[in-house]
Amino acid sequence: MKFFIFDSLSRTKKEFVPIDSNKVRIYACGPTVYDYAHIGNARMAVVTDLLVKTLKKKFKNVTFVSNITDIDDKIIDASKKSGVPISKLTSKFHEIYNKEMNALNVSPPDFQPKASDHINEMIEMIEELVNKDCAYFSNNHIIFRVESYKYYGQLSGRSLDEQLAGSRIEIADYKKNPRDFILWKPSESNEPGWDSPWGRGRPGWHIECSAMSKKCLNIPFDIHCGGVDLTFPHHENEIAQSCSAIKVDCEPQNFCRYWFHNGFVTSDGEKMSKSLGNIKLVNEILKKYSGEVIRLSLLSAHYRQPLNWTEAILQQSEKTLSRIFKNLEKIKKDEIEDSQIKKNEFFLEFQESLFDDLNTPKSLSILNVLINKLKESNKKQQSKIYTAIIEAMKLLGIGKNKEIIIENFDLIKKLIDERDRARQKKDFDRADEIRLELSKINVEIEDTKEGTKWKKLK
RNA sequence: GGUGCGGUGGCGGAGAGGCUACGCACCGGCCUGCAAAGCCGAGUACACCGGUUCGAAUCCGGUCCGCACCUCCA
Repeated sequence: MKFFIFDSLSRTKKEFVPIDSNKVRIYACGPTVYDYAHIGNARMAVVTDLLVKTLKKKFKNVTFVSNITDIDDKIIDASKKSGVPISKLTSKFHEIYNKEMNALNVSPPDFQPKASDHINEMIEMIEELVNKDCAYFSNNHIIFRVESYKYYGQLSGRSLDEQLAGSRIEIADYKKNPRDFILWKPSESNEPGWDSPWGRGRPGWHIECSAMSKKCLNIPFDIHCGGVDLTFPHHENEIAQSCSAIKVDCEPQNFCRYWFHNGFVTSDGEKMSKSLGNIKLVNEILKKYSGEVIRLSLLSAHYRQPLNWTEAILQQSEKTLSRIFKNLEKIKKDEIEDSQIKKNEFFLEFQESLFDDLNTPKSLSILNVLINKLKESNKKQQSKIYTAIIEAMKLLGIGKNKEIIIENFDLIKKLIDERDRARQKKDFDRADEIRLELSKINVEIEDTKEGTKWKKLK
């Protein structure tokens, strides 16, 4: 089965063929750790995670690297504002990010390099760029000379002239071209800094990804991921510096073969921004909904489409997931026959939809059809369908895999027993009273032939 | 101003020249002390105007509208 992926550089969907047939190498621009993760960060992490998991179905050996940016002016600002030292701040939010992504069933990357551990690699690359006359020293900064790179603008589809027209950028007077970007900048004594051939300073924004991807994956590697907003300037600059460090006017393919960008998340129809106060934080949403529900919501639209985040989308996902689980619970697991997943036509159809540029809406549709088929087939078919569903849920990362810790367990049991006795005596007033009591502690009950079932709502 | 992506039934959202996408909601029925859930069934669609075609939501041209990027951003 062929694997197709949309490449932003060529703007076409193409078959994915790894450089090294035995090994797939992927890099994703990770978060800058200075605050809680928002739902946009989560979309990128979930989509990339799904890409990696799906690739693993076809390729045995997949190496996934996603960095942590722990040097950045936003971090310095946050530290100054809060009074928390930088290293404490970054390690705190680094840890929180990993925990929150884990709650969304995002597997940790194979490597999660930190920018602060790769200063030497960055300095080396900058020196290379200076030697090749692709960068210059001005006003104590090292600046990349955009005009030195022939393919600059290819990823974002903008010529240098176009980038200037109507631009709102403030032009620093020490830059030869307004589009030139900073590779290294001087640090004040109260700012973090490292010794370099150009004095004590720190790296500019883009160089860390170039240095770490090269170090961890070697170049060229296969797929580079990130949010669409990073295409310009971040990824454009990455290509320019990584390729120029190889040789002047080196083609973009020598850095990375496929550019994979996920669409933006809007919040109630508007861009998330601090001024509008509509930034949706993952930890806030997790208080109300499970990780699986959030993940399903994030996968309900195709990854390249914009996704409007609303309460309704979460409620819909919660109901959909609940129906799926209820249908699965009806199946007696000991009657399920083992079948090979590689020959399971139901799973293969599902898989094909993901192999087609991660068409998750289609794959979810197939999953739903399988759920509907689950009850009406003969045992052998049923086993196959059941296995396919379980495997599909696992791949999508929406299977139930965490025990919810139940508080008031004994109280709940006691109330349900009492209600059962009341119902037997046809004392329905008391029975309904108890149901109300239980709902107050977020316990939902359901009377079935096998007795009263209950579940704790988040 | 430049660049890119979209406009599909009440909502979310695939698809893509002829074939029910799917989910959620709603409506009818079964079941139930009630409720919930579940099951069965029905309905509603491709922004607008032209064109190509035997046939267009799908192709072509134009119009309108929305969103994003061009500044930190996932």
